[in-house]
Amino acid sequence: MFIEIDFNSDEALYLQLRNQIILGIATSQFQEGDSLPSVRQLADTIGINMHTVNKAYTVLKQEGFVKVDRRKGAIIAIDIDRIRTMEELRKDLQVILAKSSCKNITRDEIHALIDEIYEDYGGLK
Amino acid sequence: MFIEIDFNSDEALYLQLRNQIILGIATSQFQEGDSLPSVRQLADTIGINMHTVNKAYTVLKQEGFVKVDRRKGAIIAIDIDRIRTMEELRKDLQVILAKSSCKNITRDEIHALIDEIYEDYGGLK
DNA sequence: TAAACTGTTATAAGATGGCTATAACAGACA
DNA sequence: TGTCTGTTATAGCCATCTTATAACAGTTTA
Repeated sequence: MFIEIDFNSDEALYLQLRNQIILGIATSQFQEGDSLPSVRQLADTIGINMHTVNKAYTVLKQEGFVKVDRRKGAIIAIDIDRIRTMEELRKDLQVILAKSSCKNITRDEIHALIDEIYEDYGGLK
Repeated sequence: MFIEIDFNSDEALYLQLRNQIILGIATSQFQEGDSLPSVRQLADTIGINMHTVNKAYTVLKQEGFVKVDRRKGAIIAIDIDRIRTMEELRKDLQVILAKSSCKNITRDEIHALIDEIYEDYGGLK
């Protein structure tokens, strides 16, 4: 499992961790039913506090990416809430597209970039 | 000028303000050379502190959306730093696409949603 | 010239969030 | 029993967000 944390980034540690795990799930590095490392173990590996990892797991649970089992720890379990996902997606994209449009990035370039990302991460479903 | 601030949102006020102004630029509500309201005036209109508006303007300046003139206040002036913009765009999209992919949103649906947003905001260049 | 407006800067204070540290608890398992 | 889970509580430190008050220098207008 490859987790890379940038301690110089202004993005919160627990959010970096969350994003990397989501990327891991999307690229099938983690699959439905797989366990994530225990909070203590992962914290030790990365070199951060246990509670920071715990916070990332809690967020992933709230967002429907994992379920937590007292026996097996955090387990990948996707909860597909399609409506909520689409609403969030729409809001996120609005800001991004507005920013891009201001900077003269065209609609076609956006489409192309998306295809590029899908090809880079061949694992994306 | 329509600025809507959600005081219950967990997004910082100055970021909400920044996003709405960027959306305004993208939809040609503001055009190159137009002035934004003065920090004091806009703060008064919205009902927030002057410094919060000032912070939004400062961020917009750093990100290359406005320039500040002591005489005319904040003026829309897009600085097109194509490389930097594309790098940021790529990072933002990676996270969004990974999240969507986990939730079974397909590549085609992403493309369709983008076109939808472009049509909703007819003004997008 | 004087008044009213710009952005800018400084300082302070309160609230919230991020991160760490230490500690303890209940349940699962060998 | 000892060791591993997640969970909870408390505390402290630091950075960020927001507000408040105040002042300064330059610009515009009456």
